[in-house]
Order: sequence, then structure tokens, then C-alpha cells
Amino acid sequence: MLTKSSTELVRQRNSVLVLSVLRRHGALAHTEISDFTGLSSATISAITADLERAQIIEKSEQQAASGRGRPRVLLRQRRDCGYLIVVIISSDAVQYSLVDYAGKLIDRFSEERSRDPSGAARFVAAVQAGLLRILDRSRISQERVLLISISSKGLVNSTEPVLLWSPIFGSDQIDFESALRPEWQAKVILDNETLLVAAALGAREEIAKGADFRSLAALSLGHSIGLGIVRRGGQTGQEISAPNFGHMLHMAGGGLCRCGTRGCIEAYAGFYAILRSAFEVPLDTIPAKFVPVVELDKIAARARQGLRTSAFAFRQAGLALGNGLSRMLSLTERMPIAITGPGTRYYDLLRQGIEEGLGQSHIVRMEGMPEIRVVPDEPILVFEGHLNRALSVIDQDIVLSGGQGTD
Amino acid sequence: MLTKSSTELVRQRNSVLVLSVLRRHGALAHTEISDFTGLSSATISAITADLERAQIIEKSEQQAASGRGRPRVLLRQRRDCGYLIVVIISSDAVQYSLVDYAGKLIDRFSEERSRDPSGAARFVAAVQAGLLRILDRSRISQERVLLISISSKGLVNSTEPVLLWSPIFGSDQIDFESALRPEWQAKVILDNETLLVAAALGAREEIAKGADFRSLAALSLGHSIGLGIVRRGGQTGQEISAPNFGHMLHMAGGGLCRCGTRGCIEAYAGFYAILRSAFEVPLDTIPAKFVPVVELDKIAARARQGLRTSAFAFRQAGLALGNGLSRMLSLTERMPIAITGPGTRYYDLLRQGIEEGLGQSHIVRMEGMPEIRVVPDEPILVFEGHLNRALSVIDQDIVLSGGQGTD
DNA sequence: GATTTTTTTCTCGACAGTCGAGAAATTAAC
DNA sequence: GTTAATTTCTCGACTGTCGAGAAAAAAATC
Repeated sequence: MLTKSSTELVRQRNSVLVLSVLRRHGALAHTEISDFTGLSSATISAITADLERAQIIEKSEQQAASGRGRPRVLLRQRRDCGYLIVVIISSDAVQYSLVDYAGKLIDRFSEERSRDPSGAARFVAAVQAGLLRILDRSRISQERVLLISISSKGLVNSTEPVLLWSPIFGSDQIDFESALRPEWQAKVILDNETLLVAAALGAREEIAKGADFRSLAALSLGHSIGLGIVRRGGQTGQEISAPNFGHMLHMAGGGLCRCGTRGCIEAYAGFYAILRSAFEVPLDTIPAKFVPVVELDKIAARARQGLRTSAFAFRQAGLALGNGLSRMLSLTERMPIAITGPGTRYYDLLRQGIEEGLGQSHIVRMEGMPEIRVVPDEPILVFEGHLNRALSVIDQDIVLSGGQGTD
Repeated sequence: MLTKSSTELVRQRNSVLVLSVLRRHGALAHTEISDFTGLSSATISAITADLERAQIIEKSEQQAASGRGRPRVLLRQRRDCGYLIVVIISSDAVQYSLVDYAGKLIDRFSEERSRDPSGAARFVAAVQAGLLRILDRSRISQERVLLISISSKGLVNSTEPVLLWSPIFGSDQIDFESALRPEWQAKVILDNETLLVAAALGAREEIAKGADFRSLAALSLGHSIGLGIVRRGGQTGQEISAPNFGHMLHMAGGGLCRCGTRGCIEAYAGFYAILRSAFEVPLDTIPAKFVPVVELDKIAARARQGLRTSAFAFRQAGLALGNGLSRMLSLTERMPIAITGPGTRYYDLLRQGIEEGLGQSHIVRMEGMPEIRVVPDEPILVFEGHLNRALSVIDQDIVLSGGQGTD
């Protein structure tokens, strides 16, 4: 259904546009904003005057005049306009980061996650405590936090911040919205971790390639398998989705997965699955909860020395990934694939299987092998994705509500 | 990347909105348009005056006054504002339809497709002749045709009207744009057939459910297997995609498919595959080019009588479909599935396999079985999808260019 | 038949947004 | 001190939407 348009909408959109340009390029002068946005100088004056009145941006101190002419007045976001808390949930710890409105990291700490299965309720309490702690450490009051951005591996509700299934808590669902709502008035968003990786890579790609960028998939290899897809969208920038790739069916009736189903991709390509396969444990054995990376390193070393069973385990993992990727490509368009996560250190062993698995499908035989690149530093990408996404959400919200809020 | 907004854009969007409301509800009075769009009466006056001046809509003759008060002046699209040609390519024929701007069918005929493999070049010539013929029969000049909307089974380029792979011509690509460009100034669009089915069902669903509608998949069963997905999009209405589902990998190294690859879904669920399986022909046999439906009816009859091998063939087909659908659901969100095409007559035999195939995946075990409905009348849906899509494209183009065109 | 009521369409002034041009500000260079 | 260059700001013109009320026209009522 189409919706009606109005002049206020025009202003809102252009305000968001100005903020996003400021975000991407840092402090900018009047004329530069005009150049980047394509808006006329007069419009920039009007919009920036509004934003300044609403205390969202500020004029920077006169800096040493760089050239001749009237010195430029730089505009920048007010750092203290509001704060963002990033919560990254990983298998063994939870990392809290406090970030200001300009995207600068103010404080960060990690808390080990007690690896006890009683789980969900206690975990929520720990997160609540962690959030209060990071605020307290920087002496920032709760109502100045505009957004709490959470990420986890697993399956996430697309509209509400509800964790539907995760490798940690299984199908014990966690609704962060209702868990934090009474205390916090900040908006809460939850994203799949690999989706954020894809978002970050997509943003980088768009800066590098500009209009040529179409789409990209990020594949994260580790204890569990994640996939994020980012596509260039019409008006609204980029569109991203985080399918349930790790638990997509690889082979009916196949190996037993942590999730209790048989034949998931993860049951072949997850770290525990590679271990299970390397030791020739029956495929219906209940898989290990956690596998130290050193264990896998040992298997990899043996595989590189030519040990059959070890090499076979990696090959099987590669095949499962390749087949799965080929299925993904059958359902979308051709796109490059970026591989991240701790599993990238075994890419030499996985590669042949992945390529063979990809090559078994019609789409790859027809369109050729997709471009595959290895991008090792996953944690950086996750945080970068958080910032990209969270700050643009904040910009949007501020423009939508901010006009009235301070006027 | 965000783009700037302007007041002209507002007018364009709202003009398109008015046209789309007119399209959905037929001739409407001033006030009704205002109600449906949410725009004020004054705005409607301004927009309709523009559109009338551009000869896109017209005031209808005074009809018998229905109630008291000033009689309403109905506004409707001018039928003669332009024409649309719909070309539906099926395995044995090509159907040409001439439609006016109001969506009314003016003329239609089918031409048998010579089933000779020399193919592509001769086929393009036949289409060119067919297009000229349908114009000639109604004595409409070529430049009055605004859009040629073509559909086929197979894989289609998402941005240009190029048929990349089809069951008929294999990977002999056909570029309809360049084939028709010198003679025709009309825009040419090409869509996958099942995508249009999905679009039509999505539009119906949106009318029925309104904002509750989220997404839907259409699965077409026949000689080949097609899938279309429609999702409710942000501003621009609906978003549709037609994955290469029929040739998604079902089982690595499996049965030989028409496309030359092994293990495609179609190699288990296409009509030829069911035939092959029922007669226990080895799975690496090169499949029949064309299977008369009566042959399949016979197998179905035997299956219903309890013949093992026949029932097994349908069951295998169902399993391949179910597994494939579960993989699709792992990569998207939960959505209802509408099954169409000639294969629906065997749904009783396929059903158990489909449900079992679906149930083998984590996502279905967790979220439950998706809603499956059978919608038999595929050809009607294909045409309806053509109209929905083509006419809204025409509306868009007219508003974009029309303003200057006649002023 | 004249008047009132009801309904629909049209028009006018107010307001918001963008744009181009030119004025104002400010510094470097001469 | 004057001129040139550069940036910011302001003004008037234009386009768009909206709300209110005038105008139009038929049905209902007296």
C-alpha cells in the first residue's frame, strides 16, 4: 500500500540526510554539506538552524583559517546529545560499551557469562546489572541513553527485540523489550551478530564502490554458523536480513545438531561437528556443549599433515557450507561472500569442500563461482555494525521526535 | 545511500497514489479519492486538474444522481491514454493480450510455439510478428503502446528484460530489450511467471487483510517448478522476487535434471521426474523433454489405487518440495505458501511428502508448519499479476514523464 | 413554486519547504 | 589601505499541502 507524502516528510528526510552525511564525514562546513547532500545552501541553513536550536548539532570553535576568504564554520553533532549502549552477547562473555552520539567509545568492559544452563532469567538479571554498571562508571543518568543495541548469535524476531532461539539458551525466548521497559525509556533493538557483520561490510563496500554496490553476504564460522545478507534498498538505504542459515537443512536425517534436529548445516560445519567427525564419533551422538579452539587447532594441524580422517572432517564441513551457500544463491541474486569468524583460520582446509559444494548446483554452474573473500577480524565488524545501525536509528528517532521535544 | 527529497517528489508520489487508488476502486468521486488517500480535498483538486490536463484521467458523464445534494463527478482513467501488451510464454504456446489503460482486455490470441530446438532466434522473430499482429487486429498504432509485459518460466535478470535460463531454451539467453528496441519505443519488462502469481496473490491478500499482510510464497508445480515470494515493502508497496527454486540443490549428486545438473528439486518434483521415478528408470537417465499430462494422470490413478512404485514417486517429489520449502523458510521469515499450477491435481499424493520434508528442518519444528493452501487457477493469476504490475509501472512512468509530455 | 437541507466540488489564504541570487562577512594577497 | 576570494546568510519566488468556507446542484419540505 502506498502512503501519502507531505512537505513535512520532505523536511524530515532531508534532516536525516544531513545528519547521516555529518555522521559519515565528521564535522563539515555549510558548503560541504550542500555538496554531499545535493541540497541548496539555503536549505542547509534552514535545516542546520533547526537542528542547532534543538541542540542536536553545534557550531565548532573557529579553527585556524585554512585558506583565504571567510573562515568556515564547522558543524558537528553534539557529543552529549545522547548516549548509546552496545551489548554484545557471545558464547562466553557479555561485552558492554558506552558510546556517545558522535560514535566515540567512552567506556567498555566485559563480564564472563556464567555457563550454567539455568539460564534465561538469571541472564536477564545480569544484563540489567551490567547496563546499570556501565552507566554508573561514567556517571551518566539513565534518561540520557537513547538506544540500547544488543546482538547475539541465533534467531531474532524481525520486528521486536526478542531472541527466539540461540545456541546458548536454546528455545528459551528472551524478550529484551519487556525485560528493560519498566526501568529504561531507551529504545531497545536486537540484531543477529552476523547481520551486523554484513551491515558493516555493506557500508564499507558502499563507500568504496558507491552505486555499483548491490548486495553481499557475510558467513560467520565458529561454534555456530551465521549468515547475514545486505542488499541495497530503494530509498531507505540498505536492507538487511539474518536468515537461520546455520540450522538450514543440509541433509535430511543427517547428523544430530545441538538444536535437536538432524541434518542442520551446523551439524556438519560447526566446531563441535568438525571435532565429532574427526574423531569418527557416530553422527547421532549428542554434541559437545563447548569446544576449546585449541582442540580444533590440533585437528587442523593433523589435517595439514595429511591425516585422512581430520582432513575429511574439514572437507565435509566445507561441503555442507558450499551446498548451503549454493541454496542461498538459488534464492537470491549472485553476490560476493565474505567469510568471517574464528573458523577463518581453517579456511585453507575448508576451501576445497566449499567450492565443490557450491559447484554442485545449477546456479553456480551457470553464473560461475561467486567471489569469496576472507575477512578475519569479526569482533571489529560486529561493533562497527552496531554503530552504523544504532546511530542511524538514533538520527531517525531524533528527527522524528526531536523537533517538538525541545521547541 | 539516502537521497534528497523535494516538493516535486511529494507531488509525484501523491499523483501516483491517486492513480493507484483509481485503479483499485474504479471510477471515484472527488471525496472518495480524498478518503482513500488521506489527502485533503484541495490537494485532490490540484492533482486531478493536472492529470486531466495531461489527458490521463477524465470526468465521466453525469450519471443519474444517486442521492440528494450536488451530484458527484466521477473521475476515471482515460482508457485510450495508452495500451499494454501482455505476452505469456508457456511451454507449448505464446499468448498475446492487448489491454487498455484501464485494465480492460481488448483482444487476445494464442500462437502455438513450434517445438523445435533451433529456438531462440526464430522465437524472437515469432514474438515480433505476434506483437505486430495483435496491434494490427485492433488498428492501434505502435507508439500508443506504453508497455510490453512478458512472462516466462525460468530465470530472469532482475534489472533488465533478459531471460537467462528457461526450460524451453536452456541457457540460450534472450534479450527482449534489444530484440524490440529498434521498432518499439514501449518499455519492455520481463518477469518470472510464478513471481506474477505471487504478486497477484499478494495483492489479493493485501486487500483482504490490509496491514496484517506480511509476506507470501507461491509454489507452482508442473513440468518445471517455480517459486515467487512477495513481501510487504516500506514505501514502495510490495517487494517481489523469483528465486531459482526449481533448480535449487535438493540432494548433492542426485537425479539428473533437465538443466544438466544433478540433484535439483525439479529432478525429483517436475512431471518428468515423477514419471521417471514411477517407472523406476535410473535417475541418471536424460529426462523426457515433454510429458503429456494424461501420462501423469495414469500414474496418479495407480498411486491412488495403492500401487507402491507410483505412490513412492509422488512421495519423493513431495519430500524434495518440502525440504526445499523448509530451506526457503530458513532463509526468510515464516510465511504462508500457496501451491498452484497443473500439479495441484496431485496434491493429495504429494501432501504427506511435503509435510514430512518440511518437518525435517529446525525452523519448522520450532515455528510450526507454515500455512499451505492450494490455489488451482494459475493462468488467471498470471494474467492478474501482469496487470497489477504492468499498470502500476505505467502509472509511475506517466507521472514521471507525463507532466512535461503534454504541457 | 419557493425555501431549506444536504452533499459535493472548487477556491482562497495560510503555512512549510526548496531554490537561486545576491548581500554580508571575513581573511589573504597585493 | 584596497582588492580578491571564499563562505555564510538572507530574501523573494515558486511549489506543495491543508483547512475553511463559498459555490453548485439536487432532494426534501412547506
